[in-house]
Amino acid sequence: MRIITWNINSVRLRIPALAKVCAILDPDVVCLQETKVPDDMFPSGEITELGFNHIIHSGMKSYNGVAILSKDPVKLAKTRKWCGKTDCRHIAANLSNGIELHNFYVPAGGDIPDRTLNKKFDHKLQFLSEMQDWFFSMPKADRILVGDLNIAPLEHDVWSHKQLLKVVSHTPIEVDALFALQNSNDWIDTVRYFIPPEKPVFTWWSYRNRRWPGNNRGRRLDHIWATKTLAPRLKNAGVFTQARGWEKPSDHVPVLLDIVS
DNA sequence: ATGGTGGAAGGTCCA
Repeated sequence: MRIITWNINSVRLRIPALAKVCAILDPDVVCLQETKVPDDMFPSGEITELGFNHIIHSGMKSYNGVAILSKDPVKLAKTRKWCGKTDCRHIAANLSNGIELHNFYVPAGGDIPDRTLNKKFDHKLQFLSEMQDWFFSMPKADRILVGDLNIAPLEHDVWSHKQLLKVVSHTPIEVDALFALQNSNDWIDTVRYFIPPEKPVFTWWSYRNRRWPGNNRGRRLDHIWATKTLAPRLKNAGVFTQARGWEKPSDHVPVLLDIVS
């Protein structure tokens, strides 16, 4: 089974790119973030035409929004209210092979990496803390957690560790929060399970760098984690970098995991 | 130090 996660930055604008991604990667399950569409306007028809007969989504006007597209049946799994808001940053499904799949869009956190000065940064840290507590309180199960976590934890998850230490997405306080979440529920960072930590891996390049790849100033913000119980079934993980160079690209590219279903 | 671009909107807000 192949699972991909992609911050698509408007699902309605990106249908042609989604079709191309699916034609090349042939995923069984697609997790999207930043769909930017209310539920009653979700383009289900066009996505069913791509072979996904089972679609669940949680969206709102203009911002955020998550979706899971699947070729096999899925059942909506439990979510919760995060940080007292209803801002469409999480959706979960039970897959037909018994895996519980969680798709997250973690708050970006604004520009100032200080939770007393910046409400958005506080929201991000609070969200991560709630994720940690929530998963810690659950009984053990075979789980996969994907999404735009908006944190690049390792030195070679950013183009310059030194220059990004004070930039939101790579500050020690966020990285510590992400590692705490990772360790509390025995998650494996599947991309780094297959790609050694000294090799740079990026999934996002700002639109403000005029040409891609240019100087390759990227960050690895998008992740696929699996519980350690799934380790024997992990086959391959990677990043579909080329999508950043297409016409009308998202600023993020798909990340994929192959797992024995 | 600043601003650079893109998306949803049809104001600006958000990334």
